[in-house]
Amino acid sequence: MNEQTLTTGKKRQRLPSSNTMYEALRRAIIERALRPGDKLPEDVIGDRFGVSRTIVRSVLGRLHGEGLIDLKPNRGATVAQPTLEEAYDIFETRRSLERDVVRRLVERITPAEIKRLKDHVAREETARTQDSPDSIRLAGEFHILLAEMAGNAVTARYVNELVSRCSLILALYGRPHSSDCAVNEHLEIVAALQKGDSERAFAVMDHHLEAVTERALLTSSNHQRDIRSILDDYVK
Amino acid sequence: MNEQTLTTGKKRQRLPSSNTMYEALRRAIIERALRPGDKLPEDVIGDRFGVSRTIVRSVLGRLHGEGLIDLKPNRGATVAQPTLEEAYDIFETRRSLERDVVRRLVERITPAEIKRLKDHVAREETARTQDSPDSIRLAGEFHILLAEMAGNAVTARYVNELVSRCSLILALYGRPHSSDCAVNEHLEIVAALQKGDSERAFAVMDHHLEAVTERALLTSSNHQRDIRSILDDYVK
DNA sequence: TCGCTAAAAATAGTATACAAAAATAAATCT
DNA sequence: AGATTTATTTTTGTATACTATTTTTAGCGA
Repeated sequence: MNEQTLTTGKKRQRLPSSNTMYEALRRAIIERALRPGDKLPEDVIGDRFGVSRTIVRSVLGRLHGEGLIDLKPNRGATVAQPTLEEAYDIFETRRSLERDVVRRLVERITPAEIKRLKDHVAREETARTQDSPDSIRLAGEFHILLAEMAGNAVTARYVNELVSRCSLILALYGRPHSSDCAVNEHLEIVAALQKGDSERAFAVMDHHLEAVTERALLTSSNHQRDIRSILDDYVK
Repeated sequence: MNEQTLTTGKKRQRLPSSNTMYEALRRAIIERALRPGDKLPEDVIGDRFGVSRTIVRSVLGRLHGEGLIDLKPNRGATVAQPTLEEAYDIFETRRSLERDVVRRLVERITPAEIKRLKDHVAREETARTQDSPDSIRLAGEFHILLAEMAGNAVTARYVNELVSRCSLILALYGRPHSSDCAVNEHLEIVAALQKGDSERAFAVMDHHLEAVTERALLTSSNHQRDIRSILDDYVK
C-alpha cells in the first residue's frame, strides 16, 4: 500500500503526500468550494486522498493551527467559522502587518518585482472576467506576493495566514457576489510603489483593506452540499 | 492503559494529557532546560509522559508550527535553531506588532491593568534576584500580558509566538548570563502607560526591544546533556 | 403522533503493529 | 590500525486495531 508503488506507467505522477493534501484542502477552503461550517470527516477525506486517518489527522491539526478549521473534541473538524469579533481582530492585525510591508517595500522594490506584480494583476483580471474560482485565490495571492517581496519571511507567513482567513471571513459574512479585492485598487498600489510614493502607497493600501473589511456585513446562506463530490476536483 | 486509571490514591492528579505535555515541552524550551539543537526522540518523551508516540507526534507537530522545534524528515525533532536571518525577521516582526500593542494600550488601559502589570514586574524582580528558571519565562510573559490587554486576540497570539521564539534565539545567540529583559525597562513602560504618555511608551518599548535584539550576538556552547533527566522536572 | 429510552451505527481518540529509513555496531579486508 | 562493508539496532512514518464518545435509528408507551 505504499503510495509510491501506485505510480502508473505513464507519467510518474507522485500521489498526494501529506503536503499535497494540505494544499488541496487549503485551496478548497480559500476558493470556497468548502464553506465555513462544512464538516470534514476524517475517513471521507482519507478515502479520497488514499491515506489513512493518521495523515488526515495531522493535516487537520495543521490547518487548525492556522485558523482555517475548527476542531471540537469528539466532534471532529469543520471549516472555521470565525466570530465577528475574531474577524475584526484578523483584519486589524492584517492591516497592521501590511502597513509595515508597504513601508519596507517602497524602499527596496525593484523594477523586476514591479513587473511581476503587474503580471499578477493581469492574471487576476482575466480570472475575474472568466469568473474562474481562481480569482478569489489570486486576489489574496497579490497581498502574499507583496509580503514576500518585503523580505521578512516571518511577516510573510503571518500575512499569508491572515489573508487566507480573510477569504474565509468573506465567505462567511461577505456579500455573495462581492469582488473581494477590486483589481484596479491593486493596480493603484503597484503604481504608487513604482513611483516610490510611500504616502500614496500607504493610503491606497489602507483604503483598500478598509474597503475589504467593509464588505464583511451580510450573512451568507449555507446550502447542503456533498463533500465527496467537492473533493473530487481537488484530489487531482 | 487508560491514563485516568493511573491516578494514585492520594491527590486525584490527572495525568498529562496532550495539552499538559505541550505546555511542559514549551516551558522546558523557553526556560532553556531544553536547548536549541537538543534531540526530542518520540519514544523517550512518550515514556516520560505515559502516552503513546501518536500523542507525542501531534504535540511535536504543533510546536513545529509555532517555530519552536525543527522537524527533519526521517530524522526526528530537535529544539529549533533559527538562523541569524530568521532571528532578525522574528525580532523585526515582533517590534512591529508590539508597536501596535502599545499604541492601542495607551488609549484603553485601566488602573486595574496597570496594577496587574506592576505586580507582574514585581514577580519578575523576585525571580531575578533568586536566579530562578522562572525569570526567563516571566520576562517574556510581561510582553504577552501587554499584548493580551490590547484586546486583539490574533495579535496577542502572534506576539506570544514571537516572544517564545525570541527566548530561543537568546539561548542560541545571546550572551550566556545576559538578563534578557531589564526589569527596570519594563517598569518604565508601565509608568509611561500610566501617564498616558504615548510618545514615551513608544520610545521605551522600542528602545527596549532594540536592546534585546542587540544581545543576540555571541554563540552559546552546547553541552551534552541527558534529555531523560531534564524532562523529569517537567513531567510534573 | 409525539416524546422517551434503548439499541445500533458512525465517528473521533489513542495505542499498537509493521514497514522504511537512519544510526550504530560488528566484521572484513587491505 | 584504519577504512569500508555488512549486519544489527534504533527511530521515524504510516496503517490498522481497538476503545470511547457521539449521532442516528428503532422500539415502545402514553
